[in-house]
Amino acid sequence: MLDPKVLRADPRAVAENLARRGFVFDAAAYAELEAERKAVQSAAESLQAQRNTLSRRIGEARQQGENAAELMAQVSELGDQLKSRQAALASIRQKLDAWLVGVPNLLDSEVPDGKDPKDNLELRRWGEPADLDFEPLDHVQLGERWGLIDTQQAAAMSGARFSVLQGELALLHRALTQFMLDVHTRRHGYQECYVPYLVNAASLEGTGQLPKFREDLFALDGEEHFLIPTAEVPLTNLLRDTILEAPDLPWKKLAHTPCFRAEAGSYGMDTRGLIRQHQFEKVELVLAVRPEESEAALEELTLHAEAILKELGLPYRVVSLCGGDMGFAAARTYDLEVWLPSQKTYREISSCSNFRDFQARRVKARFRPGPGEAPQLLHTLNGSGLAVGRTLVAVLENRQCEDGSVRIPECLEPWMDGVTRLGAAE
RNA sequence: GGAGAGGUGGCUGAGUGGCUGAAAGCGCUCCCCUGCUAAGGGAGUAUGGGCUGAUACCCCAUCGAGGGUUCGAAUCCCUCCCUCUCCGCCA
Repeated sequence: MLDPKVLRADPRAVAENLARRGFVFDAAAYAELEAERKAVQSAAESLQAQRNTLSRRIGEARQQGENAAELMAQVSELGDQLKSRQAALASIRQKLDAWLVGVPNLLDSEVPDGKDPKDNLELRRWGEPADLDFEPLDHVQLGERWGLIDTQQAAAMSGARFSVLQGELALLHRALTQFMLDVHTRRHGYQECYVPYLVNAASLEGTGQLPKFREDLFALDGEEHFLIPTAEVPLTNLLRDTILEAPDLPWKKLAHTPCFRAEAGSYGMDTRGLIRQHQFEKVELVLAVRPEESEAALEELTLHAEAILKELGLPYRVVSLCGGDMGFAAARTYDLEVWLPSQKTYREISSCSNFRDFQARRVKARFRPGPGEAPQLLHTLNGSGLAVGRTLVAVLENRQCEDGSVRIPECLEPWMDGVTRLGAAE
């Protein structure tokens, strides 16, 4: 949620900023509604103040045994006026709130202009795509070659966009997860959390998935609960209504969870393989920092995610998302894109964002700068470190050999039970 | 799922209709005293909103949430949520 004070102070600047992401903000209409709110609120509050004083006097008069009938008559008159003002105020408030929760975050000034992914700005590349002297297979072909991936059975039991992994492939999937968890907890200082996979609507509002992106979610028992689309939701909601003390910062948490996405509106996109599934695993990093530290924290967070790709020896690039491609709650986002030989292109494998105080305001996540000082909103950030399914795809495709076997990255050795090459047994 | 108890400030915990935004204690901050340590004394210490040049006053709201009764509600009534205890069930 945007700071209402900023909105009031300079609605036109807000409108200009939001226009960069293709969002139309009607500053004039907002200002009008806001002015109305102010007038009605002042009127209502002064009536309340009158009622309070008179009521107090009634109490005093009674205690002294005086007759308070006249005072009571006065307050009764106020009552009706008050009720109508309060009702008016409530309805304006509701309108304003409904509006406000639908307004995306302001973009950082560094966010590149642009409408779609083509306009994203490449910041850097790491690693060289292998120069293969054979035609690479894609990950589905590789998996099927060894009988370790089964999309038919998955489709039969669940439908499209699900998959079954078996044997060494399932082991590799688990090894990747363990590897990521260990690197981030031991080397990067995140605390691991086990969190609910079902959350309520309020939690999703806190992080910005609701109310606008309902169609991307899976709902259960009549919208009482939703399957989490990312661990960002439960992790960020750990901060709800809390005030962290200065020594608790930076606050760094991590969780490995399944993620569930309805993928509405992606018909026909990435229908093959593991790239776009209704269910996938992800190791998610979330941090909360002092406002002045969030820019640096985004750089660091991105490096944490990059570290995984480097260790796995997967070529990638970092892009800064342009205004039109940015998510609803983010002020700035860096995507990590890994090289996929079969597609001869870089594909998103991680997304690292600075939300500034946008989420913090919604979940009331604050910190106390010093003892006795007033609490301030935190800045929150999160990034995938990484999406496990897509990492699996990248490992398969980038480390394949001509015979279709796949060299397992050395860093995964502790979890691979002696398997160094997928398909070597044949 | 059944029965019961309960949800008050950073914490513990008073408070059954009016001067209680909330006693007391703890914690925390500042000051004083004490030649160290320990102890002692004093003051302060919720959040959001309105107003404002103001993080000063003043005003409004908030004692799990939402409704209601009343001139007036932390206190009474209704609905919901959550927590705890016992029983049942269960990985």
